[in-house]
Amino acid sequence: MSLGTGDRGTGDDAAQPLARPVRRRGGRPDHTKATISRVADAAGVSRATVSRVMNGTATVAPELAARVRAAAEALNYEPSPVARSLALGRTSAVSLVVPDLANPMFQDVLRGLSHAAALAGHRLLVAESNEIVEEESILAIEARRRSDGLVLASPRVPEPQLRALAERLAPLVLLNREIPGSTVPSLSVDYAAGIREIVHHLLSLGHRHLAYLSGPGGSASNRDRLAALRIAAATGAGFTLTELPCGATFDDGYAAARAAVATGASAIVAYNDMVAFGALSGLHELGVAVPGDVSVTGFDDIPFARYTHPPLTTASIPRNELGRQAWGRLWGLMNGEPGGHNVHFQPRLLVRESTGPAAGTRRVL
Amino acid sequence: MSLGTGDRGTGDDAAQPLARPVRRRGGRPDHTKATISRVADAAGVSRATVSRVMNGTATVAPELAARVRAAAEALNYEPSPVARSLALGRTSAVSLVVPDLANPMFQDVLRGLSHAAALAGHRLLVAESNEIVEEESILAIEARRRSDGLVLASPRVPEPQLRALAERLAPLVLLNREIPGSTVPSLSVDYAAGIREIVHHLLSLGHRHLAYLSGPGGSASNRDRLAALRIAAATGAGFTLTELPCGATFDDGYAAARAAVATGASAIVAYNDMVAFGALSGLHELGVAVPGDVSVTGFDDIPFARYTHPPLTTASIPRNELGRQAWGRLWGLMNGEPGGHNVHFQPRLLVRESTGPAAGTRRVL
DNA sequence: GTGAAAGCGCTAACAC
DNA sequence: GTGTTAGCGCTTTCAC
Repeated sequence: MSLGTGDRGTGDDAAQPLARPVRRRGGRPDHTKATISRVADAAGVSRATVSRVMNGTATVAPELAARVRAAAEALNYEPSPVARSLALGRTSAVSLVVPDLANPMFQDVLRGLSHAAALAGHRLLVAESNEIVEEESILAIEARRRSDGLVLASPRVPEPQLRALAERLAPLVLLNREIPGSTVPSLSVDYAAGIREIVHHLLSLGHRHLAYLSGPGGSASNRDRLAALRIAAATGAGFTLTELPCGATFDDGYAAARAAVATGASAIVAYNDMVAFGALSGLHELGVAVPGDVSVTGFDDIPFARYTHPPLTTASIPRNELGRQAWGRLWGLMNGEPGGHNVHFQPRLLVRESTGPAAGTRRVL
Repeated sequence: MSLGTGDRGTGDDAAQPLARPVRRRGGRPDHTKATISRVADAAGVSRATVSRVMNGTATVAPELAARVRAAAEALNYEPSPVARSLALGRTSAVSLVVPDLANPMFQDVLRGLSHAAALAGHRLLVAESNEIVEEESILAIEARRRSDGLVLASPRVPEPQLRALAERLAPLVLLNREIPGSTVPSLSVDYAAGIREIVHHLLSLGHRHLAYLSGPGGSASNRDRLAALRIAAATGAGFTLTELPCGATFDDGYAAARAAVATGASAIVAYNDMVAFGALSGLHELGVAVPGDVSVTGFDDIPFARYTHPPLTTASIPRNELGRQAWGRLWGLMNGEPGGHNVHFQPRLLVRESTGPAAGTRRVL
């Protein structure tokens, strides 16, 4: 057996003259790298036996096994994941495609997913679409091909495309997006419910006029929040809603503070925590007391929310948990389980000190 | 030619009776998936031609190329990255191994690296060691095997092991860690320089007694900062240093505020921004004015540093840039370039409003 | 310009 | 229990 060179194709011996020089075809030559063949040669066994030892499959005579292990050790042999993947038809990796890695939401999802996948011996491939819709599909397909399953977070692709895409991507788990009538599992945050909680809280404090500092135009979650507010306002809950275009950053909130006060609203509902912080800061400079003069709420419960002055009343969302559960679903799909029911994570209202009774109102109850 | 079934090994026909039933070996059966063979069959060309068309290699007769493309389109064909990787000996992916994905530092590095790699058509594999030293080596080796290069961030492994590991991991780029005398490129943050800047700033404000709120025991970066402080203090810079054990979180800083004040120091140097925030909060409650009674500095310039009350004087570090440059180095190595010189990123002092003249001191100049 | 076939490193069905 | 060998899906040399 030729030393160290791949020794397959011996079945051709009958058809091909043995004199035919052994040449390496395809791929670049690599000199000394430890392969299963080398280990097999070194241990004086077949590749199959090495494979069996490395994987603990079947039983190998203790003596042989020891020899194999020794050879592997000596050569610093580590099976090639790529070759295994090809042979096995699975990669032991999953992918995550997100629109924006700078978003704390996705960072936490990444963390939760990575951790959960690692516990199950799987690696994580990440791809960022940078909010570019065309990129998204391409990336998703490619990432999926490199792995055994995909978690697609807040995809921006229009529904028809997404629907078509979903087939090619299975096993697939969707985050913050659903495909009506499809079996693709989806985990999302129920932003509307969070808003309702906030509104309820504010109403119970006697507030009857709310100003909403609206998020970025394209944001789906802003749409959800806004819709929930409008419905609540229109539904006879008994409050007036003033919408103020704002944004998603501290500076946006800061800049909107004056206008918010000018609405005469007794409570400001910010698109997210950052906006709320900005507003808090702006209000402070304007000499408006929080929550004495006006109450402020955020959304997300980012780590800093509890450290502002005053600490921010906000709605927390289980970002990490989203990643963790995404893994659970994906793993299920990968093992042939059905998609199961979609879930809507309910934000939890965290009442801190940025909200209080409406001015001139004695708290009911 | 059998329709759709792999058609290789026909060279065996001479040796094997044709009657031998075609059976699939190895791997699980997959039914209808688009492979290069299927496309070749559909287009009535060889696999080689399909490959050439898909890769734009060599020139293929326009007519054939069109047929191939049509077939590929019709079958929704997408070449298998795994198979390509095996054949080409490269994966078009790189890996990042970090101790802790919850750390903003590593999140930003991840972001920078992912982005830069993506621009060059490479994917990113992430692995988290969870600060477990043994995991680190294993993870690194495995991650490296799945990709073409590795970025190892702040590895915790002892140097001898790291040195040995480095060979097996090449191409490798180290972050915040160097291997003396080795050619493995390393990019790090010069924490000591940041501290020196802070000290210099404080001294120029007339502070002569600094209290250091020390970071976690095991932290290498805390070691660097502390060492820099001690050297400065011992070096005749003319100030007294009091070290206070603290930690890395807001709560740690908060809890340490009283003790810090008790030292009589006119300035508090916090291990990082979070600790500084906590201290700020604690001082506020104690009725200590910042910077009127005591000055406070942070380290890191996390996004919130500019939004505290007062805005925090701190040292900013180019976290994103670290990831971006890591890609640059890695890419260089992957293309046979030498490692190049290590670089120490110098933190930049950001003077904001949490520092001011020492009490009873008129600012010089 | 195009096809045949070897090879990338590994797994697993089969035969002994 | 162990070796032989086909096959995973692709690339690339070589010959035509």
